[in-house]
Amino acid sequence: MAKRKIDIDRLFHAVGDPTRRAMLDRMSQGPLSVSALAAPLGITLTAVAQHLQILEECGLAHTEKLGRVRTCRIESAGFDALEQWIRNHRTMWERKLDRLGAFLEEDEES
Amino acid sequence: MAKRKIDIDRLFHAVGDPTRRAMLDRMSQGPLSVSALAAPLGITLTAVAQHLQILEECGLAHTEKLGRVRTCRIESAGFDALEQWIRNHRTMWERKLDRLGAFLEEDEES
DNA sequence: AAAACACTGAAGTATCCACTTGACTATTTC
DNA sequence: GAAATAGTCAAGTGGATACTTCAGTGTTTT
Repeated sequence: MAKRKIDIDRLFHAVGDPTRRAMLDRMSQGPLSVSALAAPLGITLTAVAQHLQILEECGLAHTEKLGRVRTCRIESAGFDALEQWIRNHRTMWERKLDRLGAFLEEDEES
Repeated sequence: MAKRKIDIDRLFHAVGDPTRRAMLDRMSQGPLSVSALAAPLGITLTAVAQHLQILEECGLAHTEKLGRVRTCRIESAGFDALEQWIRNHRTMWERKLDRLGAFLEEDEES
């Protein structure tokens, strides 16, 4: 339970950063090397590597090193968890609205 | 276009904070006053008010002051935009996977 | 009218985190 | 084997931001 909370915490923090979202953007077009990923971002390789680690830690990306080049691709697990959270909150809230609606209708009838 | 980007930026930044997510949690159970919202968080009223402003600015919450009490409720717009972003990225990525699958199948046949 | 209540605003602090530099390792290419 | 390439590690810096305090405003209650 505590672990799950830490995960969702990391996840939202991860997508909260515009640079990391830009990286996800590019990765969703297909796998890339770290340098290719860094090229259009205007920041150092080191910075990109740091972002990558964050994305990996919360299941938004997966990387693999082969020879001297590390290939980066997007991963579904993180996106699943994000969508789940949003869905949960929306449905909770909509259910409440439905109940309110029902209550108001009842009220009108009486 | 620039405006939309700023919005999604603010949105993800907003839900990136655990305190704000806790606030959304409680609000999704029904409308609350600022003090009621603050009570279980162990932070000052001021801090909660600051978080509220952020949530309002990106369409995740809506507040209204009546007399001396401000009532806070969750709002759908923000959640819609978040889900949209996730959906877009997932589908982009899945399409790519499909194409890869098709390519691999072709390759096997030849 | 006084006291209690529910916030609001301005200003400061302290922590976090994105990013840098510079030195290093491991793999290719020539 | 020297040079170029692709990435890694450790440590430091600057700026953002979550939070605080404290002094106010407007609204109920008594």
